[in-house]
Amino acid sequence: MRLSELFKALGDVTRLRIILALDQGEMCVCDLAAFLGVTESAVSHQLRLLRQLHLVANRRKGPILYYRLDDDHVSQLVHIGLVHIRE
Amino acid sequence: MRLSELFKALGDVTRLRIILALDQGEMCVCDLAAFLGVTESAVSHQLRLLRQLHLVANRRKGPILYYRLDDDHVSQLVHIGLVHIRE
DNA sequence: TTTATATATGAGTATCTGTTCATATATTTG
DNA sequence: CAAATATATGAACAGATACTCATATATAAA
Repeated sequence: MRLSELFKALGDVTRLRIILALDQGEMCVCDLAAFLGVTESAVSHQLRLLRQLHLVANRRKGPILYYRLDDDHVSQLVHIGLVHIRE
Repeated sequence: MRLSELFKALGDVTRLRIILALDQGEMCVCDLAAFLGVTESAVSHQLRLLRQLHLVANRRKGPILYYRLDDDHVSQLVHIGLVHIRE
C-alpha cells in the first residue's frame, strides 16, 4: 500500500531525523552522518529509500551530493505530526 | 522518539486501514475486523497501539466499543499523505 | 592514470514487529 | 449465577527491517 509506505518511511528514527535535518536546509551525506552520529553507509541506505518515495531529492556539486526535501508535503506532514504529539 | 512512533503507527497496512475506515465514521471492533478481513484479535492489538498514541478513542455502548479517530490531526496527516502520493 | 574523497550498494545478521492461538475480562440476558 | 457475546491481552513464532562490513562507483586532483 502506497500510503503506508510513506508513513513507514517517516516511522524510523534515523530517517525521520534525516527529514528533520533537511527541513532546516540542504545537507550532504557526510555532514548528515556526522550530525546524526551514524555511519555514512547507514545514512546512504536510508536516503535511497527516501529518494525512491520522493521524500528527498539531491543535486550534485562535484563529488558531493546535497540532499533536500523533495516537496512541501513532507514538511507539512512533519509539522502536523509535531502538533499532534503536543497533547 | 515520539514523532517517529506516530508515523510508525500509520506505517502499518492494517493500522492505516483502520484509520482510513474510521475516517469515514465510528465502527466497533467486530465490524472493523469483518470489513478489513482480519481477526478481531489482530484488530484489537492494533487498536491498543493506536489508542496509546491517541490516534483513536472509543465509547462503550453496552458490550460494544465504538472506535473513532481521536482528533483532527490524524485525518489531516492521512489526507496530506494522499496528496503526496499522487505525483 | 593513479590517488583520494564522497557516495552507493549487496549480503549477512541481530533485532524488531504483526499475527495467531489460547485465555482472560466485561457486559448483557436468561 | 450461568451462558453468550464483545473485546482485551500474553506468549510465541515467522517474517520484516536497519545496521554493519566489504566492495563498487563516481568525481576531482595530482
